[in-house]
Amino acid sequence: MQILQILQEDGRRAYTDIAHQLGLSEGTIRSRITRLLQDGVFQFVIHPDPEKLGLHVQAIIGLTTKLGLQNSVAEELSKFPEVRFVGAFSGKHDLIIQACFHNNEELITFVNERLSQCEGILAADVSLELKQYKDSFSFVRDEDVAI
Amino acid sequence: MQILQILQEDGRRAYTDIAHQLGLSEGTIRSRITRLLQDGVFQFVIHPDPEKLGLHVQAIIGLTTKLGLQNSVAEELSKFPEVRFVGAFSGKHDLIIQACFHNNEELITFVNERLSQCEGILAADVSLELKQYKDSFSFVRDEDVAI
DNA sequence: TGGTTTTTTACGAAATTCGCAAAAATCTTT
DNA sequence: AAAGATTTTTGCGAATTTCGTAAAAAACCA
Repeated sequence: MQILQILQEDGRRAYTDIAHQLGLSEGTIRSRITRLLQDGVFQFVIHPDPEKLGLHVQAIIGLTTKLGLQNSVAEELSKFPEVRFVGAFSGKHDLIIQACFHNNEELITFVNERLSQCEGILAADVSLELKQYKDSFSFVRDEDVAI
Repeated sequence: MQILQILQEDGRRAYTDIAHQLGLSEGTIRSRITRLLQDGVFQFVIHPDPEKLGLHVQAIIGLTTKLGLQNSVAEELSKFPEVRFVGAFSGKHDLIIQACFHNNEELITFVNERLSQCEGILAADVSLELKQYKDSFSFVRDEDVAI
C-alpha cells in the first residue's frame, strides 16, 4: 500500500528511491511491484490534462437502454475513443458514460449521430461539465496504508 | 501525441525504447517528455484496480446544492479520499461526484454522515455501479496522432 | 540571405534496473 | 516445537537506462 501511495504521486519514481524511503532493498521493491502488476492490482499509465490536449468539452451522459440490450450498448460505447468511462448503474439511468470532445460541435455530433445509431438506446440525458474540481485514480487511502 | 499514446499503454516504457520505436534519439524523447511534464500536459501515475484493493462498491452521486454554495461544497468534497471525481455540471444536478467504498455500509455512512454534514447540499441522487465496462485516462485519439 | 532561437543528436559519466543465487523469514505438518 | 517446504528478501556484478552537456542541425524570422 505504501508503494502504491508513492507511485500515485509519481508513477516513475525509481525502485531504489522507493526502497530507500521505505527502508527496504531495491530488489524487494522490484519484486513486489512486478507481482502487483502480474496480479493486475495496478498499471503504470499517464494522466493527460484534457484541456491541454484541446478537449475543452466534457460531458457525463445518462442513458436509458432497451431491456436486454444494455450490455451490447455498453460494449459498443466502450470502443469509442472519446468515451473514457462506461458503467451500468442502478438508479435513474441504466448506463452512465463520461466523454471528452474538442468542442460543442463534436459533442452534438456524437449524441446525434453516434448514439442515435447505436441500437438499444432509448434516451440520453446529457450533463455538460462546467468546472472540474477533482479527477484522479487516487484510490489508496491512508487508512488502508496504516493497517 | 505518439509519445503520449505509447505511455498510455505503459507509463514506464524507457526513453530508449520509445526513441527506437519512433526513430528518434533518446535525448529527443527525454527533452520532449520533460517539456510536456513542465507544461502540465500529462503526469505519470498508476491506475489501481479498485476491486483488487477491496473497494467493491462504486457510486456516482448527483448533488443539488444551495445557490451560492456550489463551489465550497465541491472543494469540500474534493478533500475526501473516497471521492475520485468532482465536477460542476449543467443539467439536473449541480455537482456530480464519483466515489469508491469497501462495502455498502461505508457508502451509506458516507451519504448519511459525511454528505449531510456538508453545508449546502440539498439533495443527493445516488446511482450504484453494477458493472464497469471502461475506465481510463485514454484521451489520446488516433485522429489527433495522425495530424 | 544571415542571424537568432529552438530542437535534435552524440557521448561519456552516473544512476538504475536486471538476473540470479544465497540468506532469511514465513508457513505447514507432524 | 522441530523439520521441511515455500516464499520473500537481500546482495552483488553486469547490462541497460538516464543524465548532463556541448556541438550540430533544423526551424524561424526579419
